[in-house]
Amino acid sequence: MFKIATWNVNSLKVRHNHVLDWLEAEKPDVLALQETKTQDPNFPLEAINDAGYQVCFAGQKTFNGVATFTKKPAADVITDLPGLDDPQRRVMGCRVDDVFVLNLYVPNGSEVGSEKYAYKLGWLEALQKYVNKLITDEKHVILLGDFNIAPEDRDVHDPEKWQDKILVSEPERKALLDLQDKGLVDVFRLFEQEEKSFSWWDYRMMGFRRNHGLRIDLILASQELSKLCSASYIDKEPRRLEKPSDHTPVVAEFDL
DNA sequence: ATGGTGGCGCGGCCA
Repeated sequence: MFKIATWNVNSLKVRHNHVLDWLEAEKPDVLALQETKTQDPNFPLEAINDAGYQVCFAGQKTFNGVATFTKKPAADVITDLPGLDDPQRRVMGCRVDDVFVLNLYVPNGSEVGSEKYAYKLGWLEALQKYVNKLITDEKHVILLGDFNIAPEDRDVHDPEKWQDKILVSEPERKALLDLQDKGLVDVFRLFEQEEKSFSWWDYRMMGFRRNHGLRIDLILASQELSKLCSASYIDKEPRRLEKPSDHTPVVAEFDL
């Protein structure tokens, strides 16, 4: 079994113990983190190694930052989308056995029509080009991370209120659909799920307690690999802890 | 109601 998970931790420094506890309890083969907000010299490498994991990381001060924990060694690490000159650390790609794992922190976009929104759409275009190449070159591909896009209305607690807003707007959803058209499968939807299953809840207005959330953390698997997916679920437990991240882990298991 | 909460880092941005 190959178990892989994604989690936007919103500061690895603050969530350090949550992450180590979760690793010990769940023992994934791969864990992809986003928003580590940790500069590389400060990365808690030793504690993660002691937990039995190797780790690739690309961080920056204050914002963004991604890290991929693996039980087995990772090869062919990339930290940028080809053709996109971007100082923001949002990409960590590596190969684990014959699966290429692309850990992504897709830009939030701030507001539809803003400069950050344009940056998000441009970023997704560069991603699309790169995924074309990956799909051709690699045996198996997994894209996972904080996509900052809720794929469908059932992934939104209040679709009417969110209509045409950031994380939900048609151009964003179209960009995600274009990725899926390349044969990438949102594996969470291969299985029966509770209605109103979300992976992120705003800290404000008791978002979690009222289940006012969105499903924006996704695991997309290439066609052949998706057929080997045996389970996918959202683990809400870490969101119940004290001082939680606003996101919770999303998991997928494969018969590999 | 254009708020609310949390992280970073110490004023204001970002989510």
